[in-house]
Amino acid sequence: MDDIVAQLAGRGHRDTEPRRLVIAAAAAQGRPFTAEELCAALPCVGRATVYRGLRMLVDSELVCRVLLEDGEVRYQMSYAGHHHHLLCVVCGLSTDVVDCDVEGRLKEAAAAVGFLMSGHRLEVYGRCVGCVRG
Amino acid sequence: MDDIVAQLAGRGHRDTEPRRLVIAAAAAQGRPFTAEELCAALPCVGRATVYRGLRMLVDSELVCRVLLEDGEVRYQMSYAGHHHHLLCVVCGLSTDVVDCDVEGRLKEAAAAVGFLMSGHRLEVYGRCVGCVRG
DNA sequence: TGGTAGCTGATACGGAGTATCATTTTGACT
DNA sequence: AGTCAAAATGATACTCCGTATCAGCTACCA
Repeated sequence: MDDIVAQLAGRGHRDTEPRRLVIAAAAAQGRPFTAEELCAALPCVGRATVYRGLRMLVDSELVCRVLLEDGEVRYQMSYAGHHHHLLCVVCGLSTDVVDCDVEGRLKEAAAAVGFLMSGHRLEVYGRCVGCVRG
Repeated sequence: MDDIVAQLAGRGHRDTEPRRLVIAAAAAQGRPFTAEELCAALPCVGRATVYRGLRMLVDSELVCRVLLEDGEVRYQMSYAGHHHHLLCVVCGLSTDVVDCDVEGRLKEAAAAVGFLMSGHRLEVYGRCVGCVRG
């Protein structure tokens, strides 16, 4: 937590009570959450403040947007860098996948048609260990 | 066009004037478009009708949702089946990539952590041939 | 201990898409 | 052709997610 606050301070963001509450609530979520869920979890923090805090965390790559199969957007505390998500369609759990070995393949495939790839977004859907067993 | 109408008829959708206008307008777009752009292009068709027609086309996999790098959602007439997009961040052009050779790799990588993959979504961003040349 | 830049939260606003519903149209069946 | 139920239309109102506004408050540095 203090790490995060320090990191935000490095970007000129102040250490405030409501902001810490937002960060703590985001970190407390076990799976991808919506902004409104965060608001509900923090009735004593203004909605605008929750959204601002969330945006700040996204901008700082401490939280990332997770895209569900139906297009719904959720958020999750995540690895700060390029990664993908294994999203369980049963329980909603998200697991980060840090080593992205599709990068090279994609670049090649894109280059083959003259496309200069600069980035990509990948979400993987399926069933997590627990839900496959259960 | 008649193909599309016939395909929709197979799903119990009728052949109407406004619907044909929506389909024609969608097909006329050279690059991913927003629903509102379609509405603007069809001032004599009701907004609700445009949205309904668009949704119908998406459900029938004749149009697919394209996700821009900043999260914006656009639509495009597209290959009806699994495919990905090469999205040019300069001119906005989208090119379908039909042969998805990452499928196998992803499945393997997911299985390695006990995740049973059922689907995935991939968007590739960069510069198209024309925009690389400048 | 100021001063100021940044923050807060209530509220209003904006864009994207959907629900409602009275009216109209379609297409299948006489 | 004529009938009719099911489907479609379009004006409007609504929901949802997120952002802008702005007066008052607060953290942080000199």
